[in-house]
Order: sequence, then structure tokens, then C-alpha cells
Amino acid sequence: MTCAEGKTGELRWSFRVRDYDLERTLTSGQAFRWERHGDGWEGVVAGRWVRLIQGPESIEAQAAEPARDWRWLGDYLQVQSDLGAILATFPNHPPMRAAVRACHGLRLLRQDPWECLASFILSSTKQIMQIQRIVRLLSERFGAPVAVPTGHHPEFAFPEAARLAACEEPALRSCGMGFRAPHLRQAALAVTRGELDLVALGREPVAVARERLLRLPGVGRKIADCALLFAYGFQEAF
DNA sequence: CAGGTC
DNA sequence: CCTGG
Repeated sequence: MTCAEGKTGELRWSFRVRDYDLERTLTSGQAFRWERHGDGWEGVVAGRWVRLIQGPESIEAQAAEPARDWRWLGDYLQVQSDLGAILATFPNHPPMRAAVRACHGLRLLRQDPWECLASFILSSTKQIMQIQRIVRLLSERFGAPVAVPTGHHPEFAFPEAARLAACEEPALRSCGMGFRAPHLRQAALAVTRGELDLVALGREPVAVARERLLRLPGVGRKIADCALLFAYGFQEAF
């Protein structure tokens, strides 16, 4: 189909935000695919390349292809959450005030469940930089290419579970994940076979969802809770 | 040894 | 246990 209407959406979008520290949020260790380029941050969200720039009271976004609906990014960034209102509910004692000051502007992202679970399976006993490297290699080798601006180097989506389930262990190990390879593979198989339904998980009580994740080899309490918090927003986890 | 898990 | 900082 051709774009006869001409109006296919916007290449740029601006999210109005308050108390949102983009850098702190993207480098906090919740997500592993963001790279600083000049004054912006580049990453792939929901299969789309995007560049983000922090404004005084906004986050400016640039995509590679026009989008009419930007909820895919707004949901991810959780721009609608009113931090001021949340903070008002916190107890007003010194330790809490100190914690709030230290983490000012840090937001909880809402990530894709499979990418989040897989990334944290890869995270055990690894530094953030090393996790970023593994996830980058994995995406480059097994992820679908995504549209990028003209002249920009190629970018790839995080690989689908089915694609990773089809990999042999040595292929996964070649991305530098070591003993985590069988863990990732088993998780990919469970998702692909429908033994683990990551969408349904979000509708379960947190204890049930956690119990399901803990069945996976290589997934203990810590990794399970990271997925529950960063992909589903279960605040009770952690 | 490392921001886990078995 | 793998492997890189």
C-alpha cells in the first residue's frame, strides 16, 4: 500500500515530563541497550530505533520512520507517571528523604517481558558494561534489522524467543555469555513452547508470577524480581 | 574476582 | 560455572 494520504505520522515527538532524569534512568541498570551519542541516547524500543534527548521539562524523541501513535515509547518511558504524587505518599523521615534525593529523577521503565527476562538471565555475576556487550552481540547476530536514519550504522531488535530457541548452545556462547547460554536457551524454549506465557504472567498475582519464573534454570529470586519489576511494574517485587 | 544460581 | 575488566 502506498502512502497516498501523505500524513503517516510524526518523525519526532515530545513528551512533557517533570522530574524525569533520562540519563539516570537509562544508565541505572534496568535496561541494557541504550548508548550515548552526543547529547542524545540511542536505543531500540518495541522493534523501533529511537533517539532521545533530555529537555528542561520534556523528552524529545526521534524515530527512523514516522509514527502516528507514540504510545509504544510513552509506555516504555512511563512518562505519564506523576513522580510528585508518588513522592507525596512516601514517609517523611530522614532515611527516606536521603534516598529520594539520591535517586531524584530515576524512573521505572516498562520493558518488553521477553527482552527483560532474557537480559537479566544474562546478568548474573556480570557488570553492566559486560551485560550491554552480550546483549549487543546477541541482537546483532540474531535480531531482526530495524529501520535507521540514512547513513546510520545498522541496528537490530532484541531477538525473539523463537529465534534464540532455535540456536545451538555454542552459537549463544559465541556472544560471550558463558555458562548462561543453556539458561537463556531453556527460557527461550519455554516461551516458544508456550510453557511460560509472559503476557499472562502480568495478570497473575506477583507471588504466582514469581513462582513461574523461578522454575526456569538460572532464574533465582533476584532475576525473577528484576523481570517482575522492570517488565510488569510489580512494585511489590524487590 | 564479579550486581546469581544450583 | 564462562569470561572480561
